[in-house]
Amino acid sequence: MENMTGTKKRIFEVAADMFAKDSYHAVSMRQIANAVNIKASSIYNHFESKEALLLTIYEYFDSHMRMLKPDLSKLMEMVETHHPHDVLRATNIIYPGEIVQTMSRAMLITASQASSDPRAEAIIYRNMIEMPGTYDVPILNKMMALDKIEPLDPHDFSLIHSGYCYSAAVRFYSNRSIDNPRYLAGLDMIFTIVRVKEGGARRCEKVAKNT
Amino acid sequence: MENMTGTKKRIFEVAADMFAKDSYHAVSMRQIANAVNIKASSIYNHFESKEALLLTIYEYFDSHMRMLKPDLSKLMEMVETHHPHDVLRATNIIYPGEIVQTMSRAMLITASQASSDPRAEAIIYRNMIEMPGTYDVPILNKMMALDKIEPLDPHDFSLIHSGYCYSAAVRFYSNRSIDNPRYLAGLDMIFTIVRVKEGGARRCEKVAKNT
DNA sequence: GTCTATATTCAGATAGAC
DNA sequence: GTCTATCTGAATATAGAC
Repeated sequence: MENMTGTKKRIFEVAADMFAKDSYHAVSMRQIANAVNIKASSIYNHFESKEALLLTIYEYFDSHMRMLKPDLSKLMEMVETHHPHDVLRATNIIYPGEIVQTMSRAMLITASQASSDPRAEAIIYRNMIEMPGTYDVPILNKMMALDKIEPLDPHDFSLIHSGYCYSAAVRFYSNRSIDNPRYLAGLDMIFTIVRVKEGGARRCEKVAKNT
Repeated sequence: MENMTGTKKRIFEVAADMFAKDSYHAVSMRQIANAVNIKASSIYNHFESKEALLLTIYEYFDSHMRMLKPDLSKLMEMVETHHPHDVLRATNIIYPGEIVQTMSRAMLITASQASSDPRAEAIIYRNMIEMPGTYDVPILNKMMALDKIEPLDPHDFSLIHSGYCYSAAVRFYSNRSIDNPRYLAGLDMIFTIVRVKEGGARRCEKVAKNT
């Protein structure tokens, strides 16, 4: 993904902001241009079309998700040495501060296009539904194989886990958003579905606290 | 809510279908009219404006949610006599077969307008976030007071519960939707967060299975 | 790279015949 | 209650001066 600068970047950021607040179709090139303090026709020096702008936003979200996703092999190693709930916590993707706002907007825009645009649908499915499963399922399976946790259906768990993250990301982007401590508390409560066996020297119910 | 019939109902149903597949702004009155096999100007005999059509869809979702929501006082009584997980299951709102499609569409349309239209935002907040809490919180508090379950934060639980229902409703309305058995299995897995104490004496770990 | 001017298309909506 | 015809404004996008 190219690194944008100057006017092009400003157009991109403003468009992402406005598309997230309204919808893609509700925001015109003129409105974007006004917010950037240029004329609408000048946008076409930076983006071929309105749709090209939208695709750039999809791509921004998708490429950053690829970069930020954790290393599965490391998580699989963690299963052997760390507390099960800590391994699950480590699957959480955290957006760096500089990009957290733009990423949230790009995610919301892509999600809101998912029902009408197959390209957006594919990106949302891959990053928000399929990807959590590619971590939760093998990790939980390994934990069960090592007899570290009580048996459970890893796919059902992944559905809950991804649904929680998805809804937290989507709902109330602008108003009444869930604050981070509460979000993390909810995640931890979800992890209590995974019941840790008191194997070897372990004691159940005593979960390391690092909130 | 008035009962629509004839052409008005057909316009309403077609518009809900098209607004759900694309977005409100992406669908024109002409496109709706074509699908109904009338001319665009004829729609205005039934709905004052495009926005009036949208508001009717909001109202459809909101009014049916009011009608379908369970009776809290009965659920509170159930707490004394029924298994805690069964009480939680009874908070689930089920759309009757005749309206399930239109309700899903109306919910999705309202949700997708929530970030740009305060009227939609209020309806989504009330029905999808606040309402689950108005059941989960007092029910769980009463269960704890009666020493039926292990202590937990009812607000965090409600956040997980509502987030799961919300994401299941919103994501993949058209493609790759979650099938009902899997949805219910996920709900039951969420309820395992609520740890049931056994009778007067207590044994942790043994939860009644009635799936 | 930004501007003015403009082409083209299509949106929501209305008037009035039937 | 549906139609034809039309209004008005706004959308995306392009051409060409500077």
